[in-house]
This record gives sequence, structure tokens and C-alpha cells, in this order.
Amino acid sequence: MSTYTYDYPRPAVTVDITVFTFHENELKVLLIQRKVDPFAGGWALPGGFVDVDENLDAAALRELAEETNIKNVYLEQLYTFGQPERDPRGRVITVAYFALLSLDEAAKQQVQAGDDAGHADWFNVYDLPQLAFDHHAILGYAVQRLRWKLEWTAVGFFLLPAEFTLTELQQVYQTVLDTSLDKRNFRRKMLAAMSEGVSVLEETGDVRKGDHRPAKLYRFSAKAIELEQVRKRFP
Amino acid sequence: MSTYTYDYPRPAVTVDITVFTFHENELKVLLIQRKVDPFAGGWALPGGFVDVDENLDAAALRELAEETNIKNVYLEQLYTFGQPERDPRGRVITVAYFALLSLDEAAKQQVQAGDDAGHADWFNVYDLPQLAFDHHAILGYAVQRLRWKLEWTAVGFFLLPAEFTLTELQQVYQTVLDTSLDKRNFRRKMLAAMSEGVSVLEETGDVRKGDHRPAKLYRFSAKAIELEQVRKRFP
DNA sequence: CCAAAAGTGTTATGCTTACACCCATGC
DNA sequence: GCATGGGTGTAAGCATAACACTTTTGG
Repeated sequence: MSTYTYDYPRPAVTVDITVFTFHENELKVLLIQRKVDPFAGGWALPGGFVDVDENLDAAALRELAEETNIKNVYLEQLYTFGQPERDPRGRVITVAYFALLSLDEAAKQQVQAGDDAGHADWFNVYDLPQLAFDHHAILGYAVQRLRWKLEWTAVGFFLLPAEFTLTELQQVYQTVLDTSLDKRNFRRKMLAAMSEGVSVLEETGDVRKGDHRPAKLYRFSAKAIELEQVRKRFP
Repeated sequence: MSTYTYDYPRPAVTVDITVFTFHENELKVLLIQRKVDPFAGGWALPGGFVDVDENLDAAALRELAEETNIKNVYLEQLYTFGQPERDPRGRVITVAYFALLSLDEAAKQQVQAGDDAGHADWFNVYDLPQLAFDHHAILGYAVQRLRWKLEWTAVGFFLLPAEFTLTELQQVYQTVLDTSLDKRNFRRKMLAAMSEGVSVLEETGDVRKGDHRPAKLYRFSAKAIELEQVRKRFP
């Protein structure tokens, strides 16, 4: 095997990805069961080494696809964790990512473990196993970021199927923010939300039938992705 | 010289720090003039390689001290830049930091260049030279972060001397946000700002004498650092 | 007809904004 | 006494928050 030599020691660089989705009224995160030491058999965030000629974002997407078979996620960089002791194998700096997967994408895509991972599975964020490395801290940071983004931007979009009811949307908010919300105020606020003069939500015209009164279906308007940008404090 | 060998190629990891201060009504950033290629003679953000057994934050503080003689800054991680082509010497991933230095600290500390740097100097953020590498992008990102933090938290504190007038504080806001603000509304909002039930600003009882009517001096109350946390959108 | 979830308005309060004049000092 | 920056109040409009009942469907 060929080797690579440098004048100074270099840390290894990895990416780790926290993927959230929303299913059965629970906020879920995707974990893999490690096949190899350290922490063999333990649960961890998906991730792996960054190739030398590879973008960080690309590395995150590649590792996600390789280890869990997931594609088409919303992805953003979260934070870089570099405590010297965070990996018992030596110095490993990890660039943590934050990803959101909609329920229908999650259903479509078979989440299955790749080469280095035993299993891949979804866990309720509020009921987690022990995690390898400092992944608990990374996940905590990711939850914070998710809460913040949900309050101030329209990322709820990425956690839901293309069409959804207002009650489903409210459940996402309530679960992620870990609080309960007033139904009337929630609906008014959501329906009033505008992005560049265009409503964030639009009716599809369809309804979802259930055991009781059918609920109108909505979709996020195409332009409404990062809209509703953080409000300015000084006009 | 000893060498270090690995089975797979590893990127080098650096930190780069964007240090802001406020002086003579200008928002300034600290740059160093590079002595070595690439970009010898050009201006760049201070920074350098992370030691293998060193925290990322510690690396940022060490490089800042070594290259510019600056200590006692407010420091936070900004973003990690890892485009494969961002450094002509090869793959270098940089963890960018964001730092704020108060005017009196800036005055106390002789900003002077260290080993690898020709000069260190303060530049008006709105009137910059060409920067080496992707440092212009990093700086742009840092300015965004500063604007955001100034609007939503009390970081203005870190850019001013321990005691300051409300007009000086307003000038910081106006310069950083690149806008003008209503004096009465600004004062009311600042004086009303509370953190955990305690006023963010308190009068020192002293005044600053100038050419005209003396201005009351204020300080940030000790607890008022990250206070005035981002307001919740859902009660 | 009953259970269950969907859906809907009003009022009070507090915050945000826009706006113009007097005050204290040094020269 | 005058020039200069320091300092102050109010009214209108808007967004937020609290709160309970009717509607529609399936069984």
C-alpha cells in the first residue's frame, strides 16, 4: 500500500452528519451501528473521512449515501469539532453537518447500512441510546440549530411530505420546539407568512381524508425556501 | 527532519481569524502582510496551522498572539472552508474564527507582526485591499455574522471601551449595520434592554467631557454578555 | 347521534415607529 | 451668545397573545 508523508503531523478530517426527519409524531435522527472499533457495536452519527480532493459538502453527501443510502437531503454545515481527545484513534477533526429529510423521501429511500456500518436506523431524538465519540454533543448542537431555524425560517418544509395539513405542520413545530402552541394563532401566523410578497403556504385544493372531518392540504410555495429571512431589528 | 506518514493522504488544517475593532468611527479588521509565497507581499487574515494536540480555539488564540501580538479577544468559531482549490499549495482546510477586540484593548496591545508576517495593520472593512486565498469570502461571512450578532445580542460591548457614551454605541451600530438609526428610538431600545431582569446598560455616574455638552458614560452590566438571547417567536 | 378532529374571530396589550425641540457646555 | 452635540416624549399603527365554540365527517 502506498503511503503519504508530511513534514509535520496532520490531523485526520472527517464529516459527521445529523439527519433529521419527522415520522409518527416524533422527531427522528438517523444513526448507524458501528461495525469496527472504536465503539464497535455502538451507535453513531453517519460520517467518514474527507477525500483529499473533495469538497466538505460533497464528502458529507457521499458518506451519507454510502453509509445509509440516503440522497436528496437539505444540507448545511453545522460546526467543526476538534478536541484532541475526541477520537481515541488519534487526532481527528470533524466538520459536523446538519441535514433534513422529508417524510416521503425517507419512505421512498430504503435506509440501509453501507460498508462500514452494521445497521442504520431512525431514533427518537428525545429517546436516544448512548452515542460514540462526542456525537451526543454534536447532536445537541444540531437540535439547537434545528429549533432556531424552524422558528425563523421555513425549514419545516424539509421535514414534511410535499403536501401536508396544518395540524401536521403544527405537530412538527410542537415536537421540535418541545412545547405546545395555540392552534388559532399558529394557523394565522403560518397562513400570513409571506416571502417577498408571496404567501409561504398555498392550498393544494385537495383534502386529506381520515376518520373525521377532512383536512385541507397545503404545500410550501416554491419560492418559500429560505424566505422569511430573519427579521431585522433596526428598520 | 523527522517526517510523518499515513496510509491515506491528509489535508492540512489551519485556522484563520477575522478580528474586528471599532476605531475613529470605522469598523476595522486586522490583516497581516504575508512574507512568504503564496501571495508573498499580499494581505491576508492572520492564521496558521493547527498543532496535532491542540484545540481549535486554542490554535486560533495562539496564532493571533504569535502573528499579531493580540490577546484577550472575544472569539467564536465562524465556519469551515474546505474547497480543494482554495490554497495553491495543496489541500488546506481552514476553520475560520471571528473575534472582537475592544478599542482600549486594541490601544493597549501593540499590534505587531510576528515571525511569518511582515506587517500587521488595521483596515477599514469598507475599504479593503485584495486579500490572499479565499479570505475575502471569509471576511464577508464574518461581517454577516457580526451584523447578525449586533442586532440580536450585546456583542457591541466587545467593540467598545469599558465606558462609552450612547452616541458612541449608536455609531458602532450604524457603522456595522451600514445604516442610520433614529437617536431617540435607539436610546430607548438600548436603555430598555434587559437580560434576566437586569438592565443591560448601567450609568457609570461619570461623564465624558468634550467640546460641548458632556455625555453620560455607560457600561454593560456584567451579566449582559450573551444576554438578550434571540427572542422566541412562539410563546 | 356521537365522537373526534378541523376550522374559525375578537379583544386587549405592548411594541415599534415616526417625528422636533430644548439643554448644557466650550469658546 | 452661539454653535455643537446631548438629551428627551408622544401618538398611531401593528403584531402578539389569550381565549371557546361551531363544523364536518365516519362509524
